[in-house]
Amino acid sequence: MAFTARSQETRATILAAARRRFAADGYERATVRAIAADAGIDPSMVIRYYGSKEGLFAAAVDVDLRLPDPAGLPADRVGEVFARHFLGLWEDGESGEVLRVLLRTAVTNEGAAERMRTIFATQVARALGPSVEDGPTRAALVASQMLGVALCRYVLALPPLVALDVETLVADLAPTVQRYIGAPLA
Amino acid sequence: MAFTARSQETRATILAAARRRFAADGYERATVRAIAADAGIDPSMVIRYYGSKEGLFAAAVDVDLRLPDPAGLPADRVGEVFARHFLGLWEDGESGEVLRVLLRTAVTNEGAAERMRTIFATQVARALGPSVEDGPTRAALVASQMLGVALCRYVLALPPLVALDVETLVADLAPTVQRYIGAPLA
DNA sequence: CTGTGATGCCAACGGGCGTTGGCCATCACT
DNA sequence: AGTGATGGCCAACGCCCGTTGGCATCACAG
Repeated sequence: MAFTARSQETRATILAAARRRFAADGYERATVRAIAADAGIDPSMVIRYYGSKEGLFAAAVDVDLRLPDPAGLPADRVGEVFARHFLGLWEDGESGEVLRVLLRTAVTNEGAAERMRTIFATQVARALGPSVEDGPTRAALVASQMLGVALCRYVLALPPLVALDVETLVADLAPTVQRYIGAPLA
Repeated sequence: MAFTARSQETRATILAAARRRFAADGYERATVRAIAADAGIDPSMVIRYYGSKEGLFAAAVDVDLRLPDPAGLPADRVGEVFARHFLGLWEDGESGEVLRVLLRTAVTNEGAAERMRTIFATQVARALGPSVEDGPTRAALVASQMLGVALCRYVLALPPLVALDVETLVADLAPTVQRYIGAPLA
């Protein structure tokens, strides 16, 4: 049950392979056997280290959006900064992989959906600040736009969205986010 | 190989059960056996009538967005009309179910992703009209927002979005869609 | 009334899955 | 040098999957 340097290394190898497979195939189609093969070890080791496929998944999905604090920003720039930050997360190798895992899985797995719900509800709503009126609604609208782009660009790979470079996309999305954060709602 | 009235009836029963299961569980977790059980017939009949699980899926997913022609609308109302139309599709029992199937599956299945890509690329882009500058990009931006809401409201069930009634949501989304359709892009 | 084809069920197949238990190698520590 | 724990693999289990072939049954055309 103890952990040596050697075991920690293969644990990490397994986790990296799991993230890649989960991100690429989704929870159901990613098999323990394939993950183990990618990691170059035996499937039984995966179970030994993580207890079960679900345990492995839980370990593979651990995400912190690290949203910036809007208090320190010019009020009319918050939308732009948020849009850029979200896209940056998805563009980044490691956190992008985790987010892909989460999105792919949340769509067919209630547990992952619940995790996604709390992540966006708490982290985004908190970032907007507790003082804001209609905070949860605004956070959800922001989430709908940012998850929508993520879905279309990184999962469905809609060509026109894939073709845009990040800064152009930021410029197109920023006003939307800005409006959801600040403008009066219906 | 011929078709009688009786067989057409069970074919339809199977298809309805398949749509329900696919919509609820996604492609991988919806089993032919479960669909057959829901339809009250033998799993082998499903294969007999639709050839394979994939064939059944293809038959279950046949969607026409029926997008309105913006030519006959006041230019400053197009965003609102589109937003309402999309939400209406998702709120509708039958087409909503089909769209849920498509979204749930497209996230982990390349074939369904391709279908979704063509649907949104062609149908939305065509609705915007061929004359519009940056048509595909605008269509993709609209898709990103509308699929994002669909994801958050109908699949992930983010509470603040579920709580909003349709017309409020339309009012919140309309300016976004309007801007993606008409305003100058970055 | 008879026979022929479609309709449906049953049982089974081969294969892949997650998971388990047992066995060998290795390495740290006395 | 000996010994025990730990790392790793192998083989197998039980389960559920999609799919197939064969047999009963029913409807209806002659």
